[in-house]
Amino acid sequence: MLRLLKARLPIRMDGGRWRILLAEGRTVDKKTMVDNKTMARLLAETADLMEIDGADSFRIRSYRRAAEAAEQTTVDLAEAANDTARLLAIDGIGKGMAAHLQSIAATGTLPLRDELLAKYGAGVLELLKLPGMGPKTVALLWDAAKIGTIDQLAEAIAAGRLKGLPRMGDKQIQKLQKGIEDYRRSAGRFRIDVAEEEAGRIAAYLLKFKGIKSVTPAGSLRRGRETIGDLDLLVTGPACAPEKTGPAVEYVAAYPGIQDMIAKGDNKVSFHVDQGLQVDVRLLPEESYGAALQYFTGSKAHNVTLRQRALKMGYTLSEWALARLDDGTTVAAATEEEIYAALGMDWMPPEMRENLGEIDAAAGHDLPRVVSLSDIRGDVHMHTTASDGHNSIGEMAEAALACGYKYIAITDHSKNLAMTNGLDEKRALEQIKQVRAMDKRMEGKIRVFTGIEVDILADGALDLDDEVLAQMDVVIASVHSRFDQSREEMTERVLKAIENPNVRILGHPTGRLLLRREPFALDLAVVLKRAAELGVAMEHNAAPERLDLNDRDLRLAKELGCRIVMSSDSHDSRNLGKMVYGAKQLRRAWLTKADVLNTREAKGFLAGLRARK
DNA sequence: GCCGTTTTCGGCCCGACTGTTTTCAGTCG
Repeated sequence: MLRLLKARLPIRMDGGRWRILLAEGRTVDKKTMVDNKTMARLLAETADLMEIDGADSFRIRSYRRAAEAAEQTTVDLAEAANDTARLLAIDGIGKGMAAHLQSIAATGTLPLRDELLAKYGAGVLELLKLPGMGPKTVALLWDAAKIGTIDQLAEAIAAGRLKGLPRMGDKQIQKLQKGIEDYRRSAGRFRIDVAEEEAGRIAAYLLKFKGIKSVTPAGSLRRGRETIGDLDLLVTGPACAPEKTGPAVEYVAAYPGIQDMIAKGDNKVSFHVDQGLQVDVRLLPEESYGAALQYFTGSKAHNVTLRQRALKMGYTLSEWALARLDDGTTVAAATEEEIYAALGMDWMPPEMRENLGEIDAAAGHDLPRVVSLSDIRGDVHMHTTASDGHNSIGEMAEAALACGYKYIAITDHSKNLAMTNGLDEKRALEQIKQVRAMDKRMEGKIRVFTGIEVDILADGALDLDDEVLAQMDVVIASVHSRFDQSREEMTERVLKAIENPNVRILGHPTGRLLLRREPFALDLAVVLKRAAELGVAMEHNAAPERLDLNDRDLRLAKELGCRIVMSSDSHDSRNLGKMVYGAKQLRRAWLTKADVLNTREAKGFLAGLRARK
């Protein structure tokens, strides 16, 4: 936004909302540019800058909290900006933060942030991302040597100008140099399935050591996040008893996949493996394994709130134990269940631990029974050799049967996707006959439904005739082309498509999985609301490389009463079982069986699909 | 700057590791 302003784009007031005039004369809501994520980023950056500036740490914390709140809320902050009461209703947003949010919504920027940026420059924010580099060191480098960017730091190191500064020994300087190299090479997160594979390899190695009994991945991997920053592995067994960890630590440090060692202590070994994934292996005595598992699973926000609760009850919670404040005696430590129980709470799945109300719910014994993979009865989006799949209808049915599904729907592409050999009306009708025959041949072991994934054309029409669509059990409408449309045009297009009574499922509702292209922008809240009214379900494509909806999208869908259909969109029979990551996401969004359409038996699923008003 | 069964002031999560120290500050998760 700032950049746009600097580029002197013509801006005008239009219907009470700022709009930017594009070159072609088309206008775009400024709202589309200041989304919640941007709000969160601006607040978090302000917190970073305040820290460098040496501001009050509690004040800084409230900026961080507000940033988290902005990231997680389902309220569209830019839209709610003129309603102060709505902003104040969000936990962590008070009078000051509400004013900041309003300032961002109106101007795209935050005066305090601008002020600090003018003082230190934007480069300090990047400096903070270097490992071992915190606000105090950034402030030191700035005060002592006017270093404000990564490039300037690299230059200063090369020129030997860091020597002699406080806390800047040879090792520290080397560490910074290496950090710069790593940062320049790759700064990123890893997909959950990639991290999980690596965790499996390391666990297999560790379990060969006598005295290591179990290895549990914790952190964001256990919480089922889409991407993982680093890998936390908790290890326990007799070899992890206090003061006896030496041999086990040495064994961990000898893992052949280690690229370079970051740290090695009595109960922690950190290193990088291939592609720069950081792994933290922690060795813990069995008696405190539950406390450690709880602690390292997080999230941070969940843990902070949990510890506050512990304090109020006269306890203190650490990675070693839940203990009494007065005499330090252990109350619970060996299992997570014991710890949560001692705090008056029910145990909850790791996916729910994001401090989004689960603590209160667990304390009130009121946790929703969230959906799990075993609740999913069928998979209703898959392709066969008729379009761009690799297997026949029969092979897909057999593979689904092996996965334990009770039904599938065959949904090949329609004719508009010529490159996939999409079906025209004639071939679609022919395939219906084949699918019905296969359904009969399976003798009720698994139901095989007819279906198609039609393309939503630029004007919102579908690319197959309604008479053909009317004969399908499942019609998924997806956007596959024309990404140059504006937010309004894209929203209109999808709205029109789901008005078609034949459409049962909206596929790829955010365009997020359409790889190598920008996800398309549409007003998801508007679309979801209409879909809920119409009884159209929204697809959540669940393979890890293409998770369709993010957590916020899913929460929004639940809030607006729009049902979800989880699917694999398999093009290969081997991928039919890959809904495990999608299921984790559904749990993260607190979805129950009632929110997910394909948790029902075949008849209930079909009835649900047809429940259109 | 936020928040309140400790409510309009005075709190606000905790321990390990590292490197530079000679008792500890800073960073990280």
